[in-house]
Amino acid sequence: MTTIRLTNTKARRKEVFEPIDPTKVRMYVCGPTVYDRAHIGNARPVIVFDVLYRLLRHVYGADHVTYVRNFTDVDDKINARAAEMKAAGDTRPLEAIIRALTDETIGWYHADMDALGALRPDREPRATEWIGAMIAMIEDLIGKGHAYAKEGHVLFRVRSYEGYGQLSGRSVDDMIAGARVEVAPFKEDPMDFVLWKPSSDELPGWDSTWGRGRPGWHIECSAMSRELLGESFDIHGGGIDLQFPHHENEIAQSMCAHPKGGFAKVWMHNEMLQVEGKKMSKSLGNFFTVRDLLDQGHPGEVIRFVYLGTHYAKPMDWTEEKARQAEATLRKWRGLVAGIEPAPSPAPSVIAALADDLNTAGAIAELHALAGAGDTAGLKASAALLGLLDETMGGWAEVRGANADAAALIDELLAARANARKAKDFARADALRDGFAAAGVIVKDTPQGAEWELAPDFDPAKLEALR
RNA sequence: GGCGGGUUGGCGGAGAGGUUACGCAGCGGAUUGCAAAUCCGUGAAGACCGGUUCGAUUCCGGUACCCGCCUCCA
Repeated sequence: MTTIRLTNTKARRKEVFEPIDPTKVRMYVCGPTVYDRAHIGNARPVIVFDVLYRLLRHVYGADHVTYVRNFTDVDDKINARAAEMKAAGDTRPLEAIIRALTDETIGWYHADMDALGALRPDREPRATEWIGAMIAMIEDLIGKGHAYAKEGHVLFRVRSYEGYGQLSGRSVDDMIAGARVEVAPFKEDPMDFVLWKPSSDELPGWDSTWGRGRPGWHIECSAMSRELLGESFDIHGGGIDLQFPHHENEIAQSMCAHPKGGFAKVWMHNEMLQVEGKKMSKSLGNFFTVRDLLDQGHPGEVIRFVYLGTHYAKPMDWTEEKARQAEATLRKWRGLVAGIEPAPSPAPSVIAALADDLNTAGAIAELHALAGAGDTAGLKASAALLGLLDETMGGWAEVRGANADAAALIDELLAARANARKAKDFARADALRDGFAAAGVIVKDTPQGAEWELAPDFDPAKLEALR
């Protein structure tokens, strides 16, 4: 069996991956808060962990891997966005607006991530559907002395968990020292974080022994991973920005609620994304959603290829130049594998690269080697492990067919050009050549004669003008 | 201030203590009436300063610069 090595953020080193149960490999990745379109930074963990999911399925069998990614659909930002909509004239009750907003956003998320070639996780729990489990977990934590209720809030007693700070490498005292920590009056300690908070009448809320309220962000992932994957599972992933406080808090909650479970065995964090060398931000004007890039004409497969060109643990830069190169490479490869039956399994070199801490850039180099060696069947099978060159994603690279009239005209003009060349009327021949290019007809001269295909900007009127 | 990541050839970007990364661009050649496409070949690197070593871009330390987190922004 393939040996997979992964960098475990918690251990701060690369480790051999040994699933708790090889017949039931379990992975949890933090999903989006659904109040707006996913931006291109949100897409990075989706693509990274999609490749890991594919690799795990390849190594352990598709039926032996469970991938869970949540939707956070109860959150202050969602409430704020819904309030904006109401202020802008939406007459529905706030809860109805919120439901419509989160439903629509989830639909967008699915469409956008599908376009990037990401497989849907096995389970995509919505936080609002697991409130009961969250309340039960909070009650359990209170019962064990790790949490306390005060003024309608429930807070986690950070000092009660001695391992707090281990994942992110911080001590509680350091954190307090440097810190702009909100010291709410109901907190015993400044570091304590919210498990449950009160909700106003018009905002979404659930009844509990602490009054009507809603869960804090961190408890969602602890409760849902417990319900769907158990008290211990193999991999927990997410962006490095979530390492603290979100993942640290998840660990504290889960380890205190289920001391024997161990929670996630391996923690993986992807580094962040920049745009043209700068942090993506609305003020710099370099803020893009995935949908923006798709609408600009960047095919999802091209976006995916750009992301896979940089190792997940390194900062990645999105640039137009990279997109251009990725598109050219994929177009070339798609030409090579068109109509080819993929090999029964991916090339060992590609598997080896991915098994070495998800070295996607190395895997792409191996794909180049396969393409160079003419192993198109191997290329196709291996690219599939990266979610590339899939039949269903290739629409963008397909050459547009010409209708019969246009095809006949192109053939006629090509014949005219051949005659002009034969007659050494190079002015006429070159005029036709330039005309084809301007009309969006790509002509390739081969020893067997001229071949042609249509570019995306094919213009029949310009072609007609060449007569 | 605390914690963490990064710095590789013109550009992007990997691995490995000693032997070609790879891709794009460039250059040379084949092919072509000239091109395009294609094919063949090729130069070019390791932020800076020390240390360990027979030998370091690869290990260790320091410096500079960049980035992230410490604020429920992936």
